[in-house]
Amino acid sequence: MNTSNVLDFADFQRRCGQLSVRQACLPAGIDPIDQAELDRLVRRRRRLDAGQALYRAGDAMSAVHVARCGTFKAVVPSAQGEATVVAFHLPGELIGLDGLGAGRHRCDAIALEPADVCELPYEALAEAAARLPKLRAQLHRVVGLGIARDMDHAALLMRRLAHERVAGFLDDLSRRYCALGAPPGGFRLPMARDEIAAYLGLTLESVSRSLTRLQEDGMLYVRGRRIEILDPPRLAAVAGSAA
Amino acid sequence: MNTSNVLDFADFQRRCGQLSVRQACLPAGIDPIDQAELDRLVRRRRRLDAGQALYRAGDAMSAVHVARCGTFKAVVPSAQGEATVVAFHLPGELIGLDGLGAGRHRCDAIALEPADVCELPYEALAEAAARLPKLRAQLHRVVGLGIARDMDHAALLMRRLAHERVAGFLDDLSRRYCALGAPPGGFRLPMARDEIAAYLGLTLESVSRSLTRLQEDGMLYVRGRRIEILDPPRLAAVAGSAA
DNA sequence: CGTAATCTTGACGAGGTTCAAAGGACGTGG
DNA sequence: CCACGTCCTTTGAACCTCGTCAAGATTACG
Repeated sequence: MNTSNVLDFADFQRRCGQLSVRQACLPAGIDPIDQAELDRLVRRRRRLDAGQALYRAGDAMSAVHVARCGTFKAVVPSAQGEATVVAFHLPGELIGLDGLGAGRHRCDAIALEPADVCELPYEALAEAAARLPKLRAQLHRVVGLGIARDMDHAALLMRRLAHERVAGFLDDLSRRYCALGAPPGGFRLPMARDEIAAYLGLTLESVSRSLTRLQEDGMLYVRGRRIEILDPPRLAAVAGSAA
Repeated sequence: MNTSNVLDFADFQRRCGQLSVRQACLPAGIDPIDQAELDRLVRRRRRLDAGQALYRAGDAMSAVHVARCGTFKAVVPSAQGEATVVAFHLPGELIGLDGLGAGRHRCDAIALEPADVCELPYEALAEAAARLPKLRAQLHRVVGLGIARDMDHAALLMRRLAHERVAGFLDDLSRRYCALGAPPGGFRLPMARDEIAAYLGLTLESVSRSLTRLQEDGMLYVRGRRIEILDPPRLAAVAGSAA
């Protein structure tokens, strides 16, 4: 297996290199004039190492972030030490909307890999959105998609067997990687088993067993963090309904 | 038991009668000038019977709704008939944000009681929000709170025992009723056991058993849909952590 | 190359679902 | 106003999935 973390990161950088902010930050459909406006908003780029926090719960929400490369997890820190992962953010996806309500973040955003992040100052973004209807619509769309994703996540957690949750998780991840322009069929998980477990409401053992089972059923090939999806329709079927 | 459905509804109407749109629709903190603007946006009021749908999954999201009275459930209709409830909307809470992403609703909104709903045309609202910074901030806040609620819901579903989920559900409901100005300590559940179960990722039997257990432990009084919370701190403790 | 972290696999037990039936609440019609 | 039927809720018992505890295999990294 010669697909190490470092190689993957280099791959990300190569792919990210040709992405302007407009493509990376707010997927498709923005007016060219608005794009220039949006590009001007980007305050700075931050580089983060794996494990570093982009922000912590309680921090004031002064900006919205978008990773150009690197994956993030959004973690609600529990008093009892048992943290729950409420979201994974792939490159190009908006990070930090969880602070909208109170003006303070409700969860930690932690990089799973070395990451490169752009910062969009919140007030400036809101002001720009007020002036530019297209941008506003786009922002609403992105926020709405985030809400929809949370709903799907909640639905995935309920009334679903362990292997169905894992199937749903992989199906979702796979689609998001495709949307990012990654080659379909296979990818490398940026997160550990226990982080998947914390996201799906399971234990790491159950996640591991589910992966093994899905592999035995012939729809996956699993080796460590490397995932090959051999039968996407069947995976989606297991994810979507009682199978 | 003289607190029938009809009486409860009358009670709601009485309380709603003195609420202007500004209070009912977007909790506190809007500029008086903006309030007038907001009041003008309200297109019409719809009356719905129990079980009637305000909208269905797939409908175009042309407006955002707020119930003046009556409770709603947001249901993601599953292909397999096993629908999951992703949210309950009490009077005064925003309904219909689930369509933001695709412009189409992702779930059914169904009245649990006879309901009275105001409609805020989406485009007009967005346009007004663009012009009025205070209203905009308020809208963002409401949306953010909705996102936060979904996160809490997701967290509640994971890694929590049945009676802890039920405790969390009742604690949340109780607080929301208080925020609405209802008398603290007790209320009548507008939804059936199986709807609670679909919301918490349990079966109706488990919900029933959990209620019985919480009652036996002395922190609740349960009789059918009537709930009296005898020991709020302990209920919150059970809800919040591993107890 | 060796150590530490991550992942897999096994056995057992607790909590939840399923299947089944009885007990109440509510609304309708007499 | 009471009786009846339907729906909702509660309770019981057996089965099953998943969590827990514990060891072993694999991978990652200095």
